[in-house]
Amino acid sequence: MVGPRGLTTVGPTDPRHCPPQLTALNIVEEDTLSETSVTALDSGRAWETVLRRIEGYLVAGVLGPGDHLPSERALAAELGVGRSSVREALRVLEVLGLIRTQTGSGPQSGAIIIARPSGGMAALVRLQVAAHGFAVPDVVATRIVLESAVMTALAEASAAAAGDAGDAASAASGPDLAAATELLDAMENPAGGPLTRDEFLTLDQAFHLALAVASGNEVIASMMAGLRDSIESYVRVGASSLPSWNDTSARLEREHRALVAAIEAGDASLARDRIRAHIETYHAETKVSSIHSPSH
Amino acid sequence: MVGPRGLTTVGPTDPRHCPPQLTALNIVEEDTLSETSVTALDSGRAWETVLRRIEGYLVAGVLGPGDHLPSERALAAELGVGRSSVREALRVLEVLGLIRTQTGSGPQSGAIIIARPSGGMAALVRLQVAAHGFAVPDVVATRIVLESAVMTALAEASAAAAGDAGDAASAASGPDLAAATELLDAMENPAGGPLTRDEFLTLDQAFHLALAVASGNEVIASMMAGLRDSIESYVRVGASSLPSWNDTSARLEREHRALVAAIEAGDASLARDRIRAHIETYHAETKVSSIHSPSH
DNA sequence: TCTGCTACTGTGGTCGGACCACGTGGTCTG
DNA sequence: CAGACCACGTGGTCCGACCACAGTAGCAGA
Repeated sequence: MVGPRGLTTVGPTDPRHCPPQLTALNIVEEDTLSETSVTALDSGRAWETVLRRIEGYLVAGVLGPGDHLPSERALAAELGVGRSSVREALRVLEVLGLIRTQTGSGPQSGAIIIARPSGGMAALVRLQVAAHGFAVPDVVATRIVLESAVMTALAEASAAAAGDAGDAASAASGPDLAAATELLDAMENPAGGPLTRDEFLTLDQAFHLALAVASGNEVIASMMAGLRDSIESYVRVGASSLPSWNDTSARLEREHRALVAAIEAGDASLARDRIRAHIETYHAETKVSSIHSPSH
Repeated sequence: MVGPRGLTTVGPTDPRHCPPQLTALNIVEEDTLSETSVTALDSGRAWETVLRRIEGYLVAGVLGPGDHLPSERALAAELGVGRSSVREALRVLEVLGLIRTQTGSGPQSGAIIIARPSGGMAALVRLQVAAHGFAVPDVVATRIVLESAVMTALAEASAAAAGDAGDAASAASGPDLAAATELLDAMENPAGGPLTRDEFLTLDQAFHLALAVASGNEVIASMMAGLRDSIESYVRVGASSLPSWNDTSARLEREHRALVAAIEAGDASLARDRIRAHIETYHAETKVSSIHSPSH
């Protein structure tokens, strides 16, 4: 019932055992592994060992965003596993959006830790949709739930700021919607002529993401982005489906302005209704649900 | 950026090179698959090619839950890449919860597609938390958002069913809370003596998951489970922190019953308030936020 | 004939080596 | 001193080999 077999069942094992340093750990592998308090947990596959070790480094604070991971060869030697196993673990971390790899030498080369959740989230949701693990309507519904929460948070923050108007003029200006409104301006008055459909969708995505970021919850923001991207990747292949893209984009712009207005007015309920209608009509138009129609 | 391997022919993506093995899978042609992905078809990395191919199979319906993937060696030969690259792609799919691998031979061996999102979600969130990409309070807040949505859906469904009482007695019984209540019974009257802390937490997790599943949204359910598991894995290592686990578990049981009562009463607002309090107090007690205190 | 054991086959898991393309940085040459 | 140059280390990839495992076919014995 729980999980297949992966690292889902158990957690990060024990983070407190983490070694003091990355280097100088060239001891024999057996020693390090068997001495860790958790013995019952069969380390099983070698790549899981690598994954746990790196997670241990992260939890212990030995590694953080911006830091370089040890080289694949060094990691392999340190853990007593083959480079292939190390690479499998790094591949996972890369897809999950934790690291970025680059060839060559110098400060930008190697595997660098970059906590960037949105990419991994999008990949996860997209593949789950492809494998029929997620139904598209459920994905859309979840996106509505999350964006509604964002709207609520923003509108309430705005209302609270308006209420405290006479209090402190410093941080009482409500949520920071500057980034979002700038994107709106860019959508309405594009610098380089009329926007293509893809360009518009990119800005649209950025707008929604900006609102989520403004609400202050990174988790919701990246989940939102992941949900949207996963669907979007299927929408865009169906490309020229809409009869009149100009009309649609104009309507979307109008709805975006209305969203911001509802937020600034501090009307959480209105903002929720508008974001729900915004998302629902969009997905109704592009009717993505026809993805899995053939042969299944 | 072009050839990962200089010597071998023109490239791995040469359509002509695909040997006619994998009978059922050759239905999908090259062009059909390569166009489906979001990124450019080239993409350089061999393992991405494998990933896209498998995703193409999934989207096209050639592969579905329960099906076997081609063997690693066959996949490598089909795509003209090395087995290492295939393995990296499969590793990603495994962590993302799309496939389950097993050694040996027979119907259960090999890589089998199982769309089980919760595992991948948990791994993603957990690692992002470890890498400081996610803040624990945000994770908790997001969980509250999602579970609140579940409560709302369940309560409203229950209320609607009560309203239609005189109508059809067949499916008008509201959401199916049988699984959830059974878990509650198991928690209060454990078969094998008093529950350990881990056993209780497992049942608790299953209860919350059962509610989410009952609400009918798999996406929310797996995200919820992932968020909870990711935090839980850190909570459990801090193990014996609570002064009186008996009191806590008794309180949690009471709150669980109250949740179900609110749902069955059709009181969405009350259910939301209760789930929020339930989650907040739990996390306040276990104070997981002390994870990243040292050395950062 | 039926039963039980034993090889065989194919799977994923892992390892080590080899090579490539790429950049950096120190070194050699003009 | 300046510019070209090459060694070095990185990730990316492929290959061949071996292992453990689990079915299965086939053989040997009762």
